[in-house]
Amino acid sequence: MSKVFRCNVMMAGRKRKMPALKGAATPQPAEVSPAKLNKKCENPQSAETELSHHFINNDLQHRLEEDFFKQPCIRLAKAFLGKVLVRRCADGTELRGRIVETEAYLGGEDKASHSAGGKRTERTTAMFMKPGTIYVYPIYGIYLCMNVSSEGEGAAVLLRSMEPLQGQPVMRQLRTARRKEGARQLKDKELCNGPSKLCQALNIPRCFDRRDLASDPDVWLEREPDTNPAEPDDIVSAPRIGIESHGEWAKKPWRFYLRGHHCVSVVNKEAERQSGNVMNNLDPSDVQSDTGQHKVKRA
DNA sequence: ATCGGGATTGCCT
DNA sequence: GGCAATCCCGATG
Repeated sequence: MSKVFRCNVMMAGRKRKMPALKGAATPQPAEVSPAKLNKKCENPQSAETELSHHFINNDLQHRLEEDFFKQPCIRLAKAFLGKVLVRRCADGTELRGRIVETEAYLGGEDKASHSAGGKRTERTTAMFMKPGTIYVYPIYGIYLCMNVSSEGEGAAVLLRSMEPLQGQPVMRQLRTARRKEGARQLKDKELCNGPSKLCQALNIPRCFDRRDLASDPDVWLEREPDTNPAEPDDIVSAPRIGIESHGEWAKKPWRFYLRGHHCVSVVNKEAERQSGNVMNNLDPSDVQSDTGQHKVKRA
């Protein structure tokens, strides 16, 4: 991890102004009921939608918009690293986390992708929608995973882990709700270090499926001010997790995480030894869209 | 109508 | 590190 990045990590969470709006100022995490938050989908047409738009337009100037998501899947998966995912709950509470781990699912040839072979079903529809569209799907009957569609037919990026930046007490409540009573308190780094944990901690419900991360009032992505994008040496590429049954495609090193970050869900030491090997990261769409010169870099 | 599998997690040994 | 929990979705008949 570069010095620049570490520095920014240290400054995380400072000077976050809460909106001076009715019901939104000084949220009281202890009073938030996870059950209530989870109960139902928030209505984008509600009055508070306008309030949050007001907030976004006047206080936040770092929201990432349409163009950010419009890049090839692997590039986007890496570009997500270091960006901040924000969730504005119904009561105005804002939860923030820095994304530290992602996976790319290309669709088409990528057999491990839900959209492999262009398979378009009710479930995978979001993967084929415009870049920036959120794809939320249930897994193992009990959990959810959140993806964001990228450029490329059926391609999407799975968000796997985050470093909690703001609203940790609420996140802890949301995460603790389903755990055994009397279990030890979760450490901060355990709040979002896994794709389904991330959804729980940020209160991402299934009905966020097909929403637009570039324009939704309740969830969005931010670039931290004065922060440089993660450099190649800061990014570890490793095989994706949980797809062993897909043979060949399970070996593609399309999981990306910030080297040395304590919130990464699974560290892969072997992959880290092959640090910064650009050959591992080639995206078919990247190859297609450039001259091929960088293919021999660091051979 | 039924069936099999799954981009995970938490608790247990 | 093993493994149960738990149910939606899509494929099949």
